[in-house]
Amino acid sequence: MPVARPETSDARVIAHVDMDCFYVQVEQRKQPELRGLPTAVVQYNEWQGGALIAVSYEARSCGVKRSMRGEEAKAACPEIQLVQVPVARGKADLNTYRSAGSEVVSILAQSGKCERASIDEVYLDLTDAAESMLADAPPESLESIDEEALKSHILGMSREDGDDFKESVRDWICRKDADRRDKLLGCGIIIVAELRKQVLKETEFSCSAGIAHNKMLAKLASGMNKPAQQTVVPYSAVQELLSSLPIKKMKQLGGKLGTSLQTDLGIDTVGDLLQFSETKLQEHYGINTGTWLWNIARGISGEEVQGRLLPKSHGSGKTFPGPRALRSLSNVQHWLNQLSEELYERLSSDLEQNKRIASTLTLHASAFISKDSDSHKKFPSKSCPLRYGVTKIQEDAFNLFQAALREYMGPFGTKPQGNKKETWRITGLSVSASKIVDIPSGTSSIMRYFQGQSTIPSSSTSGCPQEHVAVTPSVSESCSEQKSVETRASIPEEDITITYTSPDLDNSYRDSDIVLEKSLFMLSSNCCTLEEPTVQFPCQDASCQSNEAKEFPTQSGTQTKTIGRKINNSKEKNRGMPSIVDIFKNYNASPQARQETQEDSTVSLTSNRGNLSSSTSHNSEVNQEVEDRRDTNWGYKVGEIDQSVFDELPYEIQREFRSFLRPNKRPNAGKSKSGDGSASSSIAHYFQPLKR
DNA sequence: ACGGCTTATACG
DNA sequence: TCGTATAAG
Repeated sequence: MPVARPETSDARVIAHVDMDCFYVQVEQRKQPELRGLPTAVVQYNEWQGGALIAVSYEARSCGVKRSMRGEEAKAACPEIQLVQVPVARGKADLNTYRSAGSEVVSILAQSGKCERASIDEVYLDLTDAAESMLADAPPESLESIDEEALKSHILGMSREDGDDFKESVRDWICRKDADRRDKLLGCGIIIVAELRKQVLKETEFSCSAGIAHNKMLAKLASGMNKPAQQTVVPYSAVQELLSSLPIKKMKQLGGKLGTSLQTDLGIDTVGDLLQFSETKLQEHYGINTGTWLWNIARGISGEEVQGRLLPKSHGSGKTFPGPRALRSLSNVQHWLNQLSEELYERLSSDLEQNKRIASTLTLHASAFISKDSDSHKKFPSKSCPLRYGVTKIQEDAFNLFQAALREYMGPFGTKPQGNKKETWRITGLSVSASKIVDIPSGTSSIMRYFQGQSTIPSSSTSGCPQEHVAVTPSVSESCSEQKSVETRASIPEEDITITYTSPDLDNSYRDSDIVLEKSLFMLSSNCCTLEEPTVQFPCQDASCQSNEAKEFPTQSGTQTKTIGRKINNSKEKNRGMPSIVDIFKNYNASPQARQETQEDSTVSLTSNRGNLSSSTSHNSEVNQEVEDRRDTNWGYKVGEIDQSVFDELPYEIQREFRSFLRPNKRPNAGKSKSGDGSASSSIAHYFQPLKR
């Protein structure tokens, strides 16, 4: 549900940039002969020509619509060119579009705070840039105004044809006696026109944009004149724009809330909404949504541009409609393996390119129960700490699935071939990774090394992180994981790992030291083909132990131990052991927050990872001789940390941590700013608060 | 039984 | 915190 935010500054300059039929443009850039032709991007060509997910404007004028099937599109527009979405691992692969989107973001991020709103949309806060421009080189001082800027649509301005309107636009932009807000928007027009030209030049993609005083209005405007045009909403035009606007056109009101407004309150346009008092709206929709509604009716929206260039989560999913629904555990496992592979590949790139690690793995599925009964019950989602490594993710995802399945089935058994006719069917699966945190900059030597050669020029004024674009390829050193005793035989032993070798800091243009070792990438696909499930996988979740102990015997020796005081518990589900990423987060937090956390939850880090994942518990003897400084800075007692928490980290990071915890093998601790090639030399940087 | 597939956000 | 619901493109 939407929520109201106080308006921070009434004269912000906000732009929303929206790529025109983006996937089509990506394909047309790849195949220039398609340019100018009616084109659509389609996925899964087998059933009725596949479903359209992007349609060029030429095709739209033939009456082709998104949400047509390929065959309908052919009927409507016989000469339409249908391009298929790439497929990998048996599912649609959107990576080419994602990286094309990143190209755009890295250009748009140069002029101000930038928020990646989706794969093909960004918001920009251009307030600072516009203010500087107004101070240093206001439009009226310019000898000529950009042609692209002159093509802008300015709401509220009459737009007679001819070249007259460009004169009107020029006058509007340069008007000396204009409101300050209008002047700022005038600067915004010029800046955005420039940015759009730059995007076109550097990526060959066209886009449209809206320029206004807040995100809501900018978004509204960007869609008003497409493709390849920009639209401005001066303050004075807001009321007229909104008064007749159908309520469902507003962002957030396209769904049930909008419908409720219409049917329950008789509101059809944003103008109608003005009649309702704030308290009235709050009575119907709650305090937050009520206030939000009251505000947007007046064009007020304080939502800030987030300054985030990268996604906050990664997911990989697939649906199995109707007859294709999955009906065996082994088939589910097969698909989870495919999805997990893709997810891991993307996590690896994220680590390489952006130095981020994800800490939570979540499984979603949708299901029904054959032969009716409760057919439409929701399949529960489950999550667990994310451990890096393909097979780890595959294994954890499958365990999560089984735990969820047991919960879903409840009274029915989970046995697919029980006597009952009531058995499950899986119609959708997805795995996702979230809670992604930056590895603090300047921490590990390897990261520092990369920063030396791959950061992009930063012209950013605000504290918004820049995206690291390209990273050089690398030298390999293979590494196979030591598997836990409990690991089942049917799981391949090898993982894709990121391996580490000592970087040579002197040669900044040398090949780097990280490589994705895809040694037995393919192996995992035949590990679980169409066969019967040979083994019922054990599950370590507490909840498993209740019902199906026979079918899913509990692992022995993996009981949860928590010896710390004050765990915020109630549930014996146990969170005794903080994830290693919690420790990162602690260091990303303010010193104060860190302090509190420390007091609140001093816990012992014992073996066992908590929930569903399977890992060995090695109660290694830990080093008690660590320096005070490390103890106090960390917020956790170093001596009590079980080494197995590091299992969830990428290997090169584990290695740094381990050497940090073994001072004897750390000849040159701490201060050595210039890398000496030793992995441990820079680990102390982990423990310095992140500067904003 | 579906348009697929992703991502984000708010709520309890 | 986790899991669910809603929304968007």
